[in-house]
Amino acid sequence: MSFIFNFGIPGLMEVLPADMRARFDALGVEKRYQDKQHIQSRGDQTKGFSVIKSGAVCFGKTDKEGRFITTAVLEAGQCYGEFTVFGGLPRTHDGYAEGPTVISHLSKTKFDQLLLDEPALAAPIISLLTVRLHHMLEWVDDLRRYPLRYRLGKNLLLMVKGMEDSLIAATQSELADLMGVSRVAVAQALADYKRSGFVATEYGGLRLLDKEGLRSWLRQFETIDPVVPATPLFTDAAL
Amino acid sequence: MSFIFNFGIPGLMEVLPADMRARFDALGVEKRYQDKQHIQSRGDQTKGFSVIKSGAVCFGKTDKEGRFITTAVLEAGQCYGEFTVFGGLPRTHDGYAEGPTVISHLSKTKFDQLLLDEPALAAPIISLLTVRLHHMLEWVDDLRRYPLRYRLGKNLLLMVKGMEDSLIAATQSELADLMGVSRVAVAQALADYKRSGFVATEYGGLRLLDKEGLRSWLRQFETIDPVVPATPLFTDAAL
DNA sequence: CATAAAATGTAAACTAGTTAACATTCTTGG
DNA sequence: CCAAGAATGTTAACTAGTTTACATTTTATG
Repeated sequence: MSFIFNFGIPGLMEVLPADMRARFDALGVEKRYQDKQHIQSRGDQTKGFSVIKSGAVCFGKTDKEGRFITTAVLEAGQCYGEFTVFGGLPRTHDGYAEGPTVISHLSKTKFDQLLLDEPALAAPIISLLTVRLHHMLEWVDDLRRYPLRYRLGKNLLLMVKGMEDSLIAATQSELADLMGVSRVAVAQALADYKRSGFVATEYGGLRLLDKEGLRSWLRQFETIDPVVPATPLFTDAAL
Repeated sequence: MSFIFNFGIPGLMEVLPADMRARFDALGVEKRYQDKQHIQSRGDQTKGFSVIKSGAVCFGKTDKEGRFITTAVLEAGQCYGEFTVFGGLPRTHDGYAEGPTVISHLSKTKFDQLLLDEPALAAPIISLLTVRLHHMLEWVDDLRRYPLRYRLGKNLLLMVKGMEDSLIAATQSELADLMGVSRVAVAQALADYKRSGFVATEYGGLRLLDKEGLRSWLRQFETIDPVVPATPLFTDAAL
C-alpha cells in the first residue's frame, strides 16, 4: 500500500547519480525491521535522514484514544527525515514497518557532512521537496473541490498507471486510510463504480475493468483544466 | 488576509543574510501591481522565482464556472515560483495582487545562475521548502482530524500570536476562504465562540476577548499531544 | 446625506460524509 | 479441512458541512 508521496513520485535514490547513491550507502547504517515493527515515535529527538532500501514504512499519529491515523506510507526508494535534518524538529510522526523492511539511517551529523562534501546533492533534494510540496497542494485542493467518488477514482487510475494488469492489491480499509475517509465511504464509492462496470472488487483488492470509462466519467466532476508539465517533473534540476 | 504559508513562517528574505538579499534585489526586476491586478495565470510558461517586496498575492484556481478558489495568500517577504524553477512546471495557480503590491521577478535563467554563484543559497531554500511541506502535512492532518470549530479557533489564535491588540482584520468570507469552508460555516463557528465569550465580531473583523479561554476550550478536541521543536524551525540549517 | 455596496446573522433544506452494527464471503493456519 | 480471522457488502441513524435565501447592519460614495 502507499500514499501521497508514492504515486508518480520517484524516490531520491532513483534520481541520484550512481556515485552519490554509493556514498549514501557507505555512510548509512542499515537496519532491518519485521512487519509491524516500530521504527520511530512522534516526539523522538533522534535526528537523521533515512532511505528505505526495501519494504515500506507507514507514518501517522496515534491519538489519545490509541487510534492510529495514517499520514503517509513511503515505499522503497523514498527517503524521510527532512523535518529533523532541515527543520530542527523532533520526529513528527510515529512510524512502523509494513512488511519486512530495510532502512539505511544517516545521523544528522553525517548527513550534514555529506551535504558539505557534495554540494551537488542540494539540487535533487530541492527537487524532491518541491515535488512533494506541489503534490500536497494539489491534494488539499482536490480535498476542497471534489467528493470522494471523484478523488478515489482519480487515485485508482494513478495507481494502475504503467501497470499492465490493472489489479490494485489494497484492501478497502487501506484505500480508506489512503483517502482519509471511512471504509464504508470507500465501499459505497466502489459500489457505484461497480454498477457502472468500471471496476470489479475481489477479496483483498480490485481490478480496473474500464479505465477509459472511469476516466471520462470522472471528467464530469472536473471544474478546472489540468496543467501538464512542459518538462517532466524531476529532471536534473539545472542548478 | 493570509493563509497557510504566512502564520509563523518567516519569508525567504527575512532569513537570508544581507549580502544575499542585495544580490536578489540587484538581479530581480521590480514590478508594481494595483489592487486586484492580474499577475499570472495557471498554465503560463513564464518560469522564474519571485519575491514579494510589499503587499500580498492571492493564489488560487478559477474553475470552469468561473468561480475562484483561493489556495494561498502570500504576503511581503514571501517568495514563490519554486514549482516553475525546480519542478519544470508551468504556473500552477492564477495569481492577483491584494492591495498595491511590488514584486521582484527573477527569470529562471538568472535564478539558476545565482544559485550556481551562491551555493550557500541552497540551505535557506531547502529550509523554506521543508517548513512549508511540514506546514502542509499538519494542515491536511488537522483537516482529517478536527471539525471546523476547532481548526478555526486554532488559526485565530495563531493569527493574533505576537499581536498586542488581538484584532483580526479579516471578513468572514476571507476567513472562510482561508479555512476552505463556506461563509455560513464560519459564521456559525464564530457564533459559538461569541456565546462562550471568546470573541466579539465586528464589521470587517473580529476581536479575541479571551485567548486563554478559547485555548483551553480547544483542548477538549485535541486527540494528540503537540510536538514542540527542540530547536526553532528555520535556524541557519547547518549545511 | 442618501443610497448603494459590502458584510453580518440566521434559517431551512440538502448532501456527503460519519459510526455502529451485522450478515456474508473468502483465506489461512493448525 | 474446518475454525477463526479478515475482508466485503449493506443498512440505519447521525453530523458537519453545503447552498440558497433573506433580513439587518455597517461602510463607502456620488
